Amino acid sequence: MASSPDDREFLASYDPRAYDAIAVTVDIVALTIRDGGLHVLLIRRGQPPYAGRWALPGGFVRARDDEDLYQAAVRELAEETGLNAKDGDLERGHLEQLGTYGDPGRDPRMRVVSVAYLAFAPELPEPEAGSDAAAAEYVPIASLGLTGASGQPPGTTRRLAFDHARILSDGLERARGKLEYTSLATKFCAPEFTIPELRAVYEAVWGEELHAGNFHRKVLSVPGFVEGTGETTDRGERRGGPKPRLYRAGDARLLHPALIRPSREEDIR
Amino acid sequence: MASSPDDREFLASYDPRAYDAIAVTVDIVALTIRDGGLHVLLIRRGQPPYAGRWALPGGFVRARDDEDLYQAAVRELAEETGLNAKDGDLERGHLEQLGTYGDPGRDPRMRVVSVAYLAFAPELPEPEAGSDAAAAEYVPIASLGLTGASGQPPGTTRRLAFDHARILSDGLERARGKLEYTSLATKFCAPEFTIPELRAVYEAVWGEELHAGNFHRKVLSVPGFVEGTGETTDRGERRGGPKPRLYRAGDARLLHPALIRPSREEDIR
DNA sequence: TAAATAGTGTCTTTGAGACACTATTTC
DNA sequence: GAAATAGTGTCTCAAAGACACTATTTA
Repeated sequence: MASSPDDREFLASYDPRAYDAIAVTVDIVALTIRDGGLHVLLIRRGQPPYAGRWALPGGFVRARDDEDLYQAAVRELAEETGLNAKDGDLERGHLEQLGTYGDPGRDPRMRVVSVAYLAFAPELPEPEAGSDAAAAEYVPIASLGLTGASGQPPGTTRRLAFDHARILSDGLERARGKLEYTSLATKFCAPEFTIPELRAVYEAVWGEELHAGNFHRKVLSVPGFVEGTGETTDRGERRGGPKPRLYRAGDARLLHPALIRPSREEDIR
Repeated sequence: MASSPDDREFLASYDPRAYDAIAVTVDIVALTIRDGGLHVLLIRRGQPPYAGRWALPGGFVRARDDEDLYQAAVRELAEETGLNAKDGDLERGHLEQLGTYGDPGRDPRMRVVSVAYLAFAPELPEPEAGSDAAAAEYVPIASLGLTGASGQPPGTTRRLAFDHARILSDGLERARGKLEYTSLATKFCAPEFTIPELRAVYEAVWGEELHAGNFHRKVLSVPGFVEGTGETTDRGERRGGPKPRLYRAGDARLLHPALIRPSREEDIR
């Protein structure tokens, strides 16, 4: 039989809650840069299933509270990171929907459909463990031995719970692509940053070294990407060279022309 | 209080089905080209709410049948279009997840989270009305007066049910972008097609005229986009000029270099 | 014959990347 | 002083777009 929207007419007499009950959760892939490397916020599970494993932070969408999916994600993120939300929107950082994962069996206990969100956050204080006692940590992406990621001795791999490795992989790929044609890299930075710091973001997310000179000129050539403050700084672990200039994020959301990754394996189909 | 994944531990004693019941549906934005214009598959609602309005085809995800979200979308699409699925995958056309819409109040009757899918389909026979008697039609995008779409006399606008105008808008924007850097335009075509036919796809989706000569050379310059058959054809409503050559889709999934839309309003922030 | 179209040639401009170079800072 | 880095200059090559042109077809 067809299951068109007209099935919705059944609702008066037929309540899908009773027969097709599905729980809806929100999971967050929260990325940040620490010590020059890309990290993801994970919590360690204390209870089965997957006890002892790392998992993405997340939780149920509360239908009773009339919160929409984005608000649920903001709430989860704020609880775990201290990233503040004002009027339901993030003050710093970036949060966007990543995708929805609903394979039967992805949670062994019941049917769960999870809406994943992707967050970019500037360096933040160590995450709060929250009201529950679960350990939350920023974990280096490199230590997770994901497919396609640069090496990690096999065996040392920490496997994530549920299908969270897949979700994280999708989030990383999304992040890598977004840096190409949007100005979101600045969301990983402090309000004022230097071009070398911005380059470090690209290098961390893309996992590739970039040519400093060409990167510098290119960033300045994109209209609205960054705007100079006129100041210089000597902060950071500098190892020689002149004081770099400080910039703020400009008003461009899309980069034109875009910054293309040097190596795109996909090019070769 | 926090709602971390550890809330899941509550499941043994606390069943969210009872308190946070959310229905999960799949809605499809199925695009195709007819008469040189972009069309979307819509059904006309016979019952309130939104009786008489057009809506995207879709339906509940059947948790009992252990179908995943993609399979649910394939099933809905096949029921409405006759687009065949084999081993749970489409034989022709393209289907990908678009996004998930879960605002409270988007369906006046109950809390519904809808996972939207985006489909590209070659020209197909008139849609079956399915086992339910709802009218299903390919409707010209231009007749829907969406924001950002090229003009339509106001008042003639046909408003879609629920938040489907928003979903359709997002789908169109996704489609326009995907044509830039993927070879998915060929999914709108017959197995063998001409370069002018392919150009017509781009023009219909982007809503812009393209320079025939430059487009032609550019398509042939992208490795793996199309491969020649050696044949020519005189089918189609031709108004002069030599018989165009026939091509098949190549094995490239990503286009390099990409075909960039001439006018991107977003460039100007 | 006139008009429309398929397909190609060519020129200009823009941008990406390689490389070189100067100036400034740390060790 | 040596080494590292910020920032700029310059050269080459690829590619996008404008324009022109030929050849082939329909009306």
